[in-house]
Amino acid sequence: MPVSAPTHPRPRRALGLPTPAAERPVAQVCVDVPLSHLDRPFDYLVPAELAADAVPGCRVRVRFAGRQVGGLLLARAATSEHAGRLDFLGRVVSPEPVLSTEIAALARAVADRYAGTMPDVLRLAVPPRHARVEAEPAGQPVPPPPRPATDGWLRYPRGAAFLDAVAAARPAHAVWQALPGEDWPARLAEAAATAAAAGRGALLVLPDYRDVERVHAACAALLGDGVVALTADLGPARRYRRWLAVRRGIARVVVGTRAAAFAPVADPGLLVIWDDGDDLHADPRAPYPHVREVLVQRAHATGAALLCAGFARTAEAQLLVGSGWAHEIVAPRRVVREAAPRVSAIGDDERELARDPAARSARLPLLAVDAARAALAAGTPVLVQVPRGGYVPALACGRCRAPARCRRCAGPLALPAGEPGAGRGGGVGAGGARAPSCRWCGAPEACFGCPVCGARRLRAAVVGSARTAEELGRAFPGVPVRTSGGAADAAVLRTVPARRALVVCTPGAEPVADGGYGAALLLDGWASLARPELRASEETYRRWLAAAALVQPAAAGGRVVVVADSTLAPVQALIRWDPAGHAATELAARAELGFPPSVRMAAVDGTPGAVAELLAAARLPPTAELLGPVPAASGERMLVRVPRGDGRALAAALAAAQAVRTARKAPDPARVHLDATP
DNA sequence: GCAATGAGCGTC
DNA sequence: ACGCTCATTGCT
Repeated sequence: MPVSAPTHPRPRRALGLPTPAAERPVAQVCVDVPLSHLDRPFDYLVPAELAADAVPGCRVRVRFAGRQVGGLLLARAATSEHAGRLDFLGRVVSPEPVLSTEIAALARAVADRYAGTMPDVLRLAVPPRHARVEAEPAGQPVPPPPRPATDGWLRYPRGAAFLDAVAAARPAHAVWQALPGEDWPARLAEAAATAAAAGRGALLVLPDYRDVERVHAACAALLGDGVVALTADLGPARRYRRWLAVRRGIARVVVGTRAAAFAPVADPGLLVIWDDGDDLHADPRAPYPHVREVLVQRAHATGAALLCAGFARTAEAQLLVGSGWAHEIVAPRRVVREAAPRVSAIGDDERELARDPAARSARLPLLAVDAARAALAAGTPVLVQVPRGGYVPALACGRCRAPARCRRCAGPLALPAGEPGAGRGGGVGAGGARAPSCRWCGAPEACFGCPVCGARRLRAAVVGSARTAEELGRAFPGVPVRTSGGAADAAVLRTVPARRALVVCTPGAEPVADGGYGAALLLDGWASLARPELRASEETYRRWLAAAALVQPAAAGGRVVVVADSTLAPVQALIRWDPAGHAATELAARAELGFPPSVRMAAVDGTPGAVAELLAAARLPPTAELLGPVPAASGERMLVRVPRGDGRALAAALAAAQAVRTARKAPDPARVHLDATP
């Protein structure tokens, strides 16, 4: 017969309390709890036996409101301000000082800027521990390399001056627009090696893994083992091993994706963000920090140089230039013209379909077919940029499932993007369904009639880039067709050889061609420009530039055909290859509308009650304007707008209001997202 | 009137 | 998931 075990009362605290450490017995700990009103250091006593291990920056466990919670030891102090009794540290998880004072201050500053909490930021900044990796012997610091040759920067008048500033450890700030065809990974590697040669660290943050690979290879050529790649897709062990090598000062140069913006590079001399318009640089988890803002903050705090680089220029980067905080590094017009391909636009009314039946079946404008044929005849590959699959669902006949075609150009019909998506609530109103329109020429289709069976109903059909590839293949018999990106499982190509081929890709998945493409056809313009988001124009232009920059210069025959109305601003900017001009126009337009970055804007999301309660608790700056509510995925959304100068006050007010709600144990959360674009 | 029990709350 | 406070209950 089973006998229930006697329940042992938990052994009381071992007889007698531990003695506090003799030196600096107080540990200031950032405890890992998600509540806003507890987002401050808490003091604990360091037991004498942990005195040596409890170093600033180490991981600890402490008792907090009864529970055991993790925390990071921020500092040791002689005394505490706390009036009550202090508990003792539970244990030191490891004496490895994973949080430097620089990154602790950065996490605090980023949390404050975004009305978030420090533990939330630290979860992004400090990777999970891997005990076995931590126990491995540390390597040897890699000695500084010689200062590299930087001839590649001579095409940019201010380029050499910037690198000199990096070499001399001056806090220069620059916004760089790379020339079309530029070997930008090599240029960034030279900049990083310049910082390393000066005995300082460098940090380069890129949108995705593919870019990290390229830049890492370029850096390794100059720095050998002194550079590590930090990406999220490494397993926990490899990720922690490389991160520790950085923290321990073994590797001085880091190339990585967005979380690497917090990499604890020792004595950073140069911080770089490439292609800051790519939304992969925006972290999707609270408090939603953006790499550019993290690096700007870090440059401020450390005196590191900052380089915001890309083919395109964002409105935010334009503001850095316009405010005088950053210099621009751009090539003279003459050099730009020499490097750029010839760009032509085919608008709605000027298009003329190819005559011969094969090309006609691909439903391509004559101009595009001609450009592609010429490039293929010259033995060069042709890049075809098509809309991301699923991003704009194509349409088919509701009865016979034949693809729905544009009556004007026979391109695929699609619904404008957006809705009923999560998060991007954006444009309400407009009432009812939007009319479908052609994905290639943009013509709206008011009343569809199926040419095959006569039905008038439409249904969604998934047409990926594979389908486009097939259609294009028929128009160019005998030409190999390759695809890159598109469906989730579609492979993304890194490079293609310098041979005749059609390379169909979705935006962001453009392979680099050896020697450059002979031509690029940009077919995604209508789908992309028609999106309701504020950034649609900037985003479309950024994608076009990314593709067009891979094409040979006009003098070598390089051509770009963009299917969009030539009067549109981004089309004009592409033809003139003028990213700075486009950014200035874009920034002016945002100022006119009262949108970021001309103002600071915060979005507050949640149930109507939660949103109202948060805003009621917030002591907003008197300049604050409330906009909304608009429906959002999780209830509704309000926008709060203030002049740029009141941005800090806005964030502080919203953080304080969050603290009021978490202290009150309000049941429904309200999410605060600074710099959200409406 | 007072001890025993339970729910709620702060959190070092 | 602890230990404190304060309210409620139950008994003298």
